[in-house]
Amino acid sequence: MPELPEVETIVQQLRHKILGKKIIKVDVLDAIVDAGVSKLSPFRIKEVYRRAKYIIFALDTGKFILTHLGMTGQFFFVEKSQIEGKKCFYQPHQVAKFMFEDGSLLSHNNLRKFGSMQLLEEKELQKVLSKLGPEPLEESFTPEKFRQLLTKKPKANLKTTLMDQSFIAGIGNIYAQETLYYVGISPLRKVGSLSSEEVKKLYDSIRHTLKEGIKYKGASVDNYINLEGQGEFQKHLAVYGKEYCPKKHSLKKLALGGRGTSYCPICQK
DNA sequence: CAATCGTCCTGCGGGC
DNA sequence: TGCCCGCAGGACGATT
Repeated sequence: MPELPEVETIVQQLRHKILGKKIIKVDVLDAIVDAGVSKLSPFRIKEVYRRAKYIIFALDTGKFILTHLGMTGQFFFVEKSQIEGKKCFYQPHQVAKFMFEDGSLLSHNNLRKFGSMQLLEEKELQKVLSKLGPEPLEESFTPEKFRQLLTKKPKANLKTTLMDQSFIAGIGNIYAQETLYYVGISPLRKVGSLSSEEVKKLYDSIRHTLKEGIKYKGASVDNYINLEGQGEFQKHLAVYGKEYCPKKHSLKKLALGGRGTSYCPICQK
C-alpha cells in the first residue's frame, strides 16, 4: 500500500515526465475520479508535490488535482513509441487517462478503488491539507516537536497513533511496523509510556525507515508499482508480512485498530 | 478522549 | 475440480 516513501517516489518520477507538458485530452473512466478533470483540457501541470500520502497537481488554470492512491492506486507513464499503432492504450483497472500533446500518455489505475482524484480550488485544497499532521522528513520536524506532539495523546495506542494522518503524516501499516521493530518497542504500548530515550530512538527510526523506503523506491507489496516498475524495499522488510524477525524469532500477529500487525515479542518490549 | 465498527471495492485463498 | 465465502485494508464518519 502506498505510504510516504511510495508516494514520494511516484511524485519525483512524475515530475520529470509530465511537468509543463500540454495535456490535450483526459478520459475519466470511473467515479473515483472527479468528472470535472475531463473538462479541463487543454492545460498543463505546473508542479507536482506530496503531502502525507496525497499527490497534488498544481495546474496552470489555477486549480489543483488532489489524488489519493488508496491501497492499490498506480500511475503508469507510456512514451509515444510504446503506444504507436494502438488506438487507445488500455491498462487493467484504469480509472483515468491523460493524453499529452507529444503523444505520450499517463494512465491512472486503481484496482480496489479506495483512492480518489478530486478537482479543487486552492481554498478547498488548503482545507483538506490543514487537517494533516506534520511531515516527518521536513527540517522543521525536530525531536523536540515530536516529543511535544506525543504529549497530546498519552493514553492512545502507539502504533495506531503513528498511523493517524492528523497526528503525523505519511506513515501507514508497513512503516509503522518496521519502525517499531527497529526501536524494539511493542506496538501495544501507550504513547505516554515511552521514556525520553525511547522517544528519541523512535524519532530517529521513523526518519531512517522512511528514508530507506525512498532510497529503494518503495515497497512493492500488494500491487504497488512506481513509474519505473517495482520498488525494492520489500526485500528489506523486517517484520511486515513476515513469519520470523531478522533474529529468527517467531512473530506474533494481531489486529490493532482493525489492521493486521506483526511484531516480535522477544525483540519488542 | 480512545477505540471499534461499518463502508467503499475486488482479487485471492481457504474450505468443502 | 470448481465454486462460494470471507478476508484484507486507508480514510472517514458514527457509535460505543
